[in-house]
Amino acid sequence: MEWNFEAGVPIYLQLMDGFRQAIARGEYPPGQKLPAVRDLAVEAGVNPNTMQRALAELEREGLVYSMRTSGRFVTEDANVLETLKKELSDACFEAMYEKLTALGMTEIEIREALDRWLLDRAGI
Amino acid sequence: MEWNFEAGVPIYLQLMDGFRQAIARGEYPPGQKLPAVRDLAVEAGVNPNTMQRALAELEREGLVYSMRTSGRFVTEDANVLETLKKELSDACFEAMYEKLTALGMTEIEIREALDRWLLDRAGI
Amino acid sequence: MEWNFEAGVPIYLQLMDGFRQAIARGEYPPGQKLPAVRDLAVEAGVNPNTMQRALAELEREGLVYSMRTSGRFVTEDANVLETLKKELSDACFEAMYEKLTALGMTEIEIREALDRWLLDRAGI
Amino acid sequence: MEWNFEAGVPIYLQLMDGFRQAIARGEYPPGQKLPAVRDLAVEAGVNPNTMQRALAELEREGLVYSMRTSGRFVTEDANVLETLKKELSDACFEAMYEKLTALGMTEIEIREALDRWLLDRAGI
DNA sequence: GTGGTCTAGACCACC
DNA sequence: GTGGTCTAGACCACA
Repeated sequence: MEWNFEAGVPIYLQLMDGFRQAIARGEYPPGQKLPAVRDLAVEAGVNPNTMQRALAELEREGLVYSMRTSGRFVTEDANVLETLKKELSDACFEAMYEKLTALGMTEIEIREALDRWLLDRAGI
Repeated sequence: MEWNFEAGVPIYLQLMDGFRQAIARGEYPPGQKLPAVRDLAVEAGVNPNTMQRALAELEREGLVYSMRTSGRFVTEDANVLETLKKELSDACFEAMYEKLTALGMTEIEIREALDRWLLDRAGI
Repeated sequence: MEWNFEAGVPIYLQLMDGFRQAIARGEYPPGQKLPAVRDLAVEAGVNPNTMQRALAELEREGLVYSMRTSGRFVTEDANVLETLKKELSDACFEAMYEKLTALGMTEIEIREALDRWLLDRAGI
Repeated sequence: MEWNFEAGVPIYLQLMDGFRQAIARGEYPPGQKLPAVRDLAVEAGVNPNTMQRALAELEREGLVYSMRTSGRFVTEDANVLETLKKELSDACFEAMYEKLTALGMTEIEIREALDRWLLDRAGI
């Protein structure tokens, strides 16, 4: 993973986002042990506290769990992972939708354009 | 229009993009006279030459045309405007698609998720 | 006729050229009486002497003739007029030919391109 | 190449024309590296920006391409070069044709005169 | 050293 | 006043 933070949004949120995508992508498979917080922190070039916070929040979300002495692991709960994927893709769709409405397109126009685009894509 | 440029990408390109969206959005309706280059430049906080370049390139694309002494106008060619909208929305779709594939989703999964999301949205 | 002299080449030559073309074009038909030298001079914005010289040279070429008391006339000699046309068109051809050879085309290439162009033109 | 610009027509256009002819003439063979923009600019006695613009527009036309750090090169696309030659010669023919029609010659007369001239030339 | 971009300020033609 | 062009000089990214 390569980190590349943008200004204006809290780093721990960006870290969480990165992990969410890595997990959804399967880069960190279910049950996989994560590196130590300190290692992750130096790799990302952030303060260990910041990394700790990101992971703690992810734990709150149920995406990772920690076994007191042996480290942190990606959840094996298929349900949670499914939900994660859904949330990420939905966010993507929302972003697209918002952009297009900001562009002046109505809902109907968007659906038509989307259908057209999917057909074109299938045609390619 | 409010301008705030991001570093790393040429300003004149960002200007062009802004105008493309404004025109697609209908903020500048077909046939509408644009403010003078110099005025647009001060409004955007850029050098008149930079604004001039952006508008000249938009003219090459057929989105605007200029009459030497009376100003610059948005094209009235419905065809061009239609193409513009299509290109902008397609770019949006492409971006979404790329993001989701980068997230590890296959084409089929994307379509399913998209259908689901559209249904949910209709349900709301 | 409108005069528009370019620097570097004697004005009386430019005047002669203008008359040659006007006569070839039929703007001054055969036998037509020309305006008085003085009038022509003021119209062209040149010194009467310069205009006089141009006309005298044209007379030497046989393109115009003067009847002592009644003025100057365009020749009625069909032969001379024919030659004039030929000379003008030939000059045009030479100019074209020279330009194209300067562009690196061989005689054969020029002929081929010319044939192609004539065909295209006929096709239009 | 020697530059001497005529007033009234934008320098960058004249520069473009010069390069077009030089390339068509083979003075800059396909794949040839062009001198640096700044060098070309001083050689032509124009501002680097003006030269840059000329070359950028030629790049848009596909006649040259630039590799960010290593320089600018003449295209190696034989098709483009062929088209260039055709366009230049056609422009030449058009100019000739227009001149002769302005001289009062009909299309048929022009063709006859042209044939005659070509025969004469072959006879020489 | 390369191409590319940007700014600042000037001039021109047109009406 | 409009768009368009040109100059002068600067900075950047890249390798």
